[in-house]
Amino acid sequence: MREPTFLVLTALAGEPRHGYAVIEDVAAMTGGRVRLRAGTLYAALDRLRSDGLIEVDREEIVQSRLRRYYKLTASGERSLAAETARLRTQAAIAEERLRLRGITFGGATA
Amino acid sequence: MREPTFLVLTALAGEPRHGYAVIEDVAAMTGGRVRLRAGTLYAALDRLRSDGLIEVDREEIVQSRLRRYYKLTASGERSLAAETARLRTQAAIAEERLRLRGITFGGATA
DNA sequence: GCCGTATATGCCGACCATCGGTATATTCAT
DNA sequence: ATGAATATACCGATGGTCGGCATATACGGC
Repeated sequence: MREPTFLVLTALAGEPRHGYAVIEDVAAMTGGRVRLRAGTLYAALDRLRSDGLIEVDREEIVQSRLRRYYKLTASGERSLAAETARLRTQAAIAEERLRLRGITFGGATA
Repeated sequence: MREPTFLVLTALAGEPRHGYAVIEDVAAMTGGRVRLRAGTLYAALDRLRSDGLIEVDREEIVQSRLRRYYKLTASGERSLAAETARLRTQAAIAEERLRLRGITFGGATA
């Protein structure tokens, strides 16, 4: 799973969100580092939906604009949990090796 | 940075390794989940070298076979440290959100 | 009244890291 | 002698992401 995909799932793990809200949440989560392009986002949303990791929660019309809300499925929740565990483990291994080289880890920024 | 690239850097963070040893270390690190293909590895090695993140440490001939050892540069060390911090932070955010949904994290496997 | 920005979804072509297969060559086990 | 392991390297295909564009409404500043 690539980073943008992981971030989209993480955004939806918080609460059901519509596309634009996902872009904003991802930007907030990463301190502005990752600004998802519309192309990336909607392609990812379509792909995740056809893979059964997310599904449409509801649709709303706000100020005559459509808002399509997505939410994680049980399968998506499991995938995100597995991916998160993987990330943690890999980070821990790299961190340990860097520590042996004399690199110290303080606060981490996204 | 994609996962295979991160794993290659992590492998070299342990000690200078030649290509085949990187493949083995990555497989060991991930519990056999990631088995780097030759194409992926040598392309990554070339790319990381031209980006200045790794460099050739030494070359040896063992049983009439060439072994080209690579090692991290100072720049590669910094990149890996930054990437590791990023992974940690993102994993922590996802974990917290999953926890709020009632998902508990026990031991993590790579 | 007009322009730029923000909100909101969506399509499309290009890029490039990775994948999977192939080639080459030696050593070791069956 | 056949296959697996060791070891490096090239090549075409795949596919997720990037960047740009289109469409449409609302809001703030000038």
